[in-house]
Amino acid sequence: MAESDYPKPSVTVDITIFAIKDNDLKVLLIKRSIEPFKNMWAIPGGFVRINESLEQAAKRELEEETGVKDVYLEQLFTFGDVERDPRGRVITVAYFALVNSEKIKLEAKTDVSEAKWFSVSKLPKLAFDHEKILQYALKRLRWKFEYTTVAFSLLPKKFTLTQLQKIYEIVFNKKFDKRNFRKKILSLSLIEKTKEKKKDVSHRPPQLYSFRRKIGDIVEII
Amino acid sequence: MAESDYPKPSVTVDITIFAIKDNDLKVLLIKRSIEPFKNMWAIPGGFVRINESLEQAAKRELEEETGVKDVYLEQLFTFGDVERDPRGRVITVAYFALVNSEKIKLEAKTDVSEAKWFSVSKLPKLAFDHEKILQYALKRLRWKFEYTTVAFSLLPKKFTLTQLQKIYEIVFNKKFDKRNFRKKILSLSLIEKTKEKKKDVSHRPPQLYSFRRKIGDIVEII
DNA sequence: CCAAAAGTGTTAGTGATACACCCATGT
DNA sequence: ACATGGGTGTATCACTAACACTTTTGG
Repeated sequence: MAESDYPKPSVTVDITIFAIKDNDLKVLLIKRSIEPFKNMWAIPGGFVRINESLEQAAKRELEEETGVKDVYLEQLFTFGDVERDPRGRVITVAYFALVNSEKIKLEAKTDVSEAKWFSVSKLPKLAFDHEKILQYALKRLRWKFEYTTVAFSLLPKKFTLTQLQKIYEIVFNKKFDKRNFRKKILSLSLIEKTKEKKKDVSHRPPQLYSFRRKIGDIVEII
Repeated sequence: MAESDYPKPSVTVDITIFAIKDNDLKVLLIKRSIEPFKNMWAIPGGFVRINESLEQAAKRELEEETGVKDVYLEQLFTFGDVERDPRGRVITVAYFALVNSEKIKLEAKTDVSEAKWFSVSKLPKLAFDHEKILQYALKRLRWKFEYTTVAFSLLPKKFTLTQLQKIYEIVFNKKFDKRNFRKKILSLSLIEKTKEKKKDVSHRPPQLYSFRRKIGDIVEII
């Protein structure tokens, strides 16, 4: 296992960035300004620098695109088919991120012509093998919502059970029974009542809850 | 996103190869014959060639090490910390494989000084970050046994329920209740009785079952 | 007839689902 | 007073877990 004398592939990271906006699950895409796939939409990404880890590269790209740090970020899969990039051998390590839509200020420093949020139910045709990457990310995202506490990373410190339920309904694109949902969540002992209720609502003021752990802590609940 | 002008990292694949042998879960390790980590044990692996996909690279390495094809192989995770290899920047795409111990003929063409099966409960100190990779592989392997039908890929076409149960007991390193295990397995409708019973056993001859799907078909049973 | 593993059922507890009405506030 | 979402309990069903004895063969 001596150092390789063969030509090396290039390595990129691509990040599927999800957010919940306008009661919908969105994904951030950029419009390519150069060939190949000029003017097509693509998942944001870029080359891994020689002195940064994969996760650092993903975080850097993410911050360049959305201006946010401290979001949920997870490695997804590495795509390395020989023909996946017409320019040559490019292996891409795919990540997915979940950002809090309130914190995003789009296009901080992007060098791309356009960046836009798309509903996952109305996606354009994508460059490279990005359609495959995105579908894979979506599947994993749903898995994470089902079996971990990622959902809480999208909520403010104090939140109502209805806010939480809304997020699940958007991600899974289906309605849940209010009573059963609450029973389930409360039985996990992950959250606790605060002493406050939400004010200035034109109906019965809902109880505010808080997550019992550090924000950003993701726990398996399998 | 033009072609990178920066120095490129090297890309390797490492494969954690599991097998059940001697009523124990084993993993194949090789003894390094050169620096760095000379004489330490390591997970087998090697450089990805410019004209082969990641999975092809993993299969090639696997066959070089064990002589087997057609085994269960799955991508695990990509490890890319800057300092993980003292020789320079090396990103490794980790895979795990599960081979049928009957089919293995060790060291087909390996260029390494020694290859050996280790019980997962008695592992030596490992080179690089391979301890981390191996523990990750083990966790995923158990997950796969719990939620998919990988176990069947280790059995002959016709097998007894006790054989199946043994495999689970070895992988999870714990005993299961015979009646509950059988009830559970049979309720999944994954296997069916054959017309045969196992012969030449010095006790009541057990029923032989067969998997209802193509061999190597892995199904989620979540 | 003895040793060895195969085969088989019941009960209790736990978690999931389906379902409808009253409550507290703002306007 | 009305509109709006908040909040709550019960019954059924499916799945899990604990547990012990009889059966069939070879030697």
